[in-house]
Amino acid sequence: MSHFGRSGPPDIRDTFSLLVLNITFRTTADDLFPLFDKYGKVVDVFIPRDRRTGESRGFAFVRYKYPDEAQKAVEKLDGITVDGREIMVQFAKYGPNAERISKGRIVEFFPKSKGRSRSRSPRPRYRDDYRGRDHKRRSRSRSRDRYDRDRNRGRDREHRRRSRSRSASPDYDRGRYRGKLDEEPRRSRTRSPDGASPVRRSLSPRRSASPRRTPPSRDESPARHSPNGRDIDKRSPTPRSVSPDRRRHADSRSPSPRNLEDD
DNA sequence: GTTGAGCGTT
Repeated sequence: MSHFGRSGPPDIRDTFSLLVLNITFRTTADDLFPLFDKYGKVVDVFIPRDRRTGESRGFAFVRYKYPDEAQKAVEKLDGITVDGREIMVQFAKYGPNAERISKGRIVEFFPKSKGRSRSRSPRPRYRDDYRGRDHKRRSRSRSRDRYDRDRNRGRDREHRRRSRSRSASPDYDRGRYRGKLDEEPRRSRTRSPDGASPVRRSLSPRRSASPRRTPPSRDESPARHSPNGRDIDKRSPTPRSVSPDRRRHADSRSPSPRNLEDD
């Protein structure tokens, strides 16, 4: 395991958690430990893994004993390249149970009573505002998608992917699904969006339908033209030898240069 | 053999 022979999370009361992001999926806790241990006393290194595949999720948690050391590690290790990937080191924002964390330290108001003070706050897990601004909408991480989906499936199978969180659900995610669903039934009503009359290819018997009737010279594709000409020969098994049956297929799609010659 | 802007385990 990621732990040092211990099971379960060690005492995190006096530890400062760092979140290490963008690590490779092959990086293990053993790889990170020496790196971080150089800058301070590392209490634990944990890399969340997928329950099903056991693969790393791409980030790790490093717990330091002292905040100053953790801070130093953040400054020193943040941005370095590990295993060919630039990692990001920052203080953890949430605790193992979604506790609020400040500067890597769990700062939660523990009521006098020992009740379930852990009850997570109703506040959504929105990222910080600054992140939303700079957040580039690249491609969402597939790993997270997989994880999320499977998670939902395992827990609320009947619910499907209806509404995971009414307020925390991203707009684009929901919008996409809705848009698709809405479009589907609508299209099924009419066969084609243009109208009840689907456009027919044979409707335009005129060849002039093609706006560009001047095809490039047959000697086109100079780049492809090999000085030897053997390469082309190999690639093209003489289009003329194609059976007429095939020709018809091609004809319907695009006029063959031969057609023009025929003209 | 695979991915990537993401917050955690007995």
